[in-house]
Amino acid sequence: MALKIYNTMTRAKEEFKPLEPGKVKMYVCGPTVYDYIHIGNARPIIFFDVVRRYLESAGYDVNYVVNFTDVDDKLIKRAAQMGTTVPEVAETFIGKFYEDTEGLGVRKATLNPRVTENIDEIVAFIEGLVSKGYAYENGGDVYFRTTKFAEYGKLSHQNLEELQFGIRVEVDDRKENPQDFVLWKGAKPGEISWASPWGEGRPGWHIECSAMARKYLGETIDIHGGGQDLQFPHHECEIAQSECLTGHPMANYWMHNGYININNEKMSKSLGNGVNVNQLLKTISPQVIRYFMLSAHYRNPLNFSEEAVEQAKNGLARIENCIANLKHRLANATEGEASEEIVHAAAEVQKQFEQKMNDDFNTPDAITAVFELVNAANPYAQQEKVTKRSLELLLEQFEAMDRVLGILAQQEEELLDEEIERLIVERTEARKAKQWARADEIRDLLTEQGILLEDTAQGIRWRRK
RNA sequence: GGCGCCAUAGCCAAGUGGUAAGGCAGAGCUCUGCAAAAGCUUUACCCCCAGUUCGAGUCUGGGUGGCGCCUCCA
Repeated sequence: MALKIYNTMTRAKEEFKPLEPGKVKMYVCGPTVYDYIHIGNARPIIFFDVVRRYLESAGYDVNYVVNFTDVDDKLIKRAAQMGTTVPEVAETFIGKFYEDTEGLGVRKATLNPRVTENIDEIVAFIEGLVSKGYAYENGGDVYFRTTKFAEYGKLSHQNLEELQFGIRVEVDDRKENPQDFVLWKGAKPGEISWASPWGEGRPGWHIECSAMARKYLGETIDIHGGGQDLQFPHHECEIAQSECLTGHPMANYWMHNGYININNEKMSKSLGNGVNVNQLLKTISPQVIRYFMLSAHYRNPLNFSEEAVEQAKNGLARIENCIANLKHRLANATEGEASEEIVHAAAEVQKQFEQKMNDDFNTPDAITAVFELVNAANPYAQQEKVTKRSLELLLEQFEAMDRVLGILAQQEEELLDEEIERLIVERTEARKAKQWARADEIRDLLTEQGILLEDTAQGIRWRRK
């Protein structure tokens, strides 16, 4: 079954057809590295990580580029605040970005290019636009001449005449038209800057993505993604720049994820309700965060709250218990073939999983497929006789889905220290002797240490709480 | 003013026009020495009003209530 992707450009689900068979070129707008990433940043990071993983599991060779904006107003401001330089601020928060995203189980992109490493390409890009008449210099700034690009607004379906300019941001009078946007900003005294044909300065925001997407992926790419707020103006401007320069469509599929709210409110600095990933990871496991993120469709809004985290935690626990149970039963499983019902169930679940992921990456339904496997596995694991092969098949199926979702912790074979081991043995003895008080005492003792004991028909099982 | 999005059980969340998935929480039961885990059972007039249709959560129109973007916020 074919993969369908909702394309913001056409506002419809379209069958995915890569430019080159078997290969995907994907560009997602990365963070401006002036602070720790917050939970809102984490949504596209996690979601597009899943997109990338799914495409790879479907056999595609994915070239996945995520940029770092390592010079802009916010970095300049932050450097001044911290009494340091822009490159140092960038270096610090790029480090934090890697730390946090790794903590979230996000695989590194194929490439993370930085603006400051691509100034030559950016300058050349702007020069190309100037020479074609799509851009003009004024007072050390260079602007894109929006009126020259008739298709401006095609992504966000905005009409140039209808847009209200200057509502949020004051219009610079160096612009020919208020809708023009800056490609190159002349440096103010003391600001970090690079030489250019228009004097010392630095790139505008939009141009970097156009230049880097082109340099690293080509004039047309398969998928371009980001948060829905980037739709306008950022991606609109990227399209204008790139398509005016190259004459080719910038991307074939435009994907935008929805916002995260905090307790049903927009996350904003003025409300002071931002949630740092770095902080969050101290109390919540990466798997719970990923499960939470993927529990709603990526284009829908998602509300972050304590209750939501609690529900994610409990839901995930059901899956984890199931897997632990399967592993526990391996010890006394019999040889022989996998049972027919299990083979069938696993195949059905895999089919369901693919169907849902193929439907514009419907991760909530993909998670449902995981639960369907749980619902097949649990009763099986409690049968008197189980075959090793069946259990392995179930575990393999969980792993296959998790290679895409990344919601299950890598459970390493963990050894208990001798003291705990001894207590478990002692409790078993006590139970044999029907000394329930002593047995319960020991169980409570272990619980205090985070070891949960479960007596099953197939022996004692323990797990960490 | 323009362009859009959303509304499904206590909560979260899917849903190609054909009697409403899944998860969490709650209740009852089974298993268990007691628990835990697991299993079984149980919970929906799909925001409102019209319309199209044999049939509407799904399509159309109109409301109501949330929300986003409109030049550097994912």
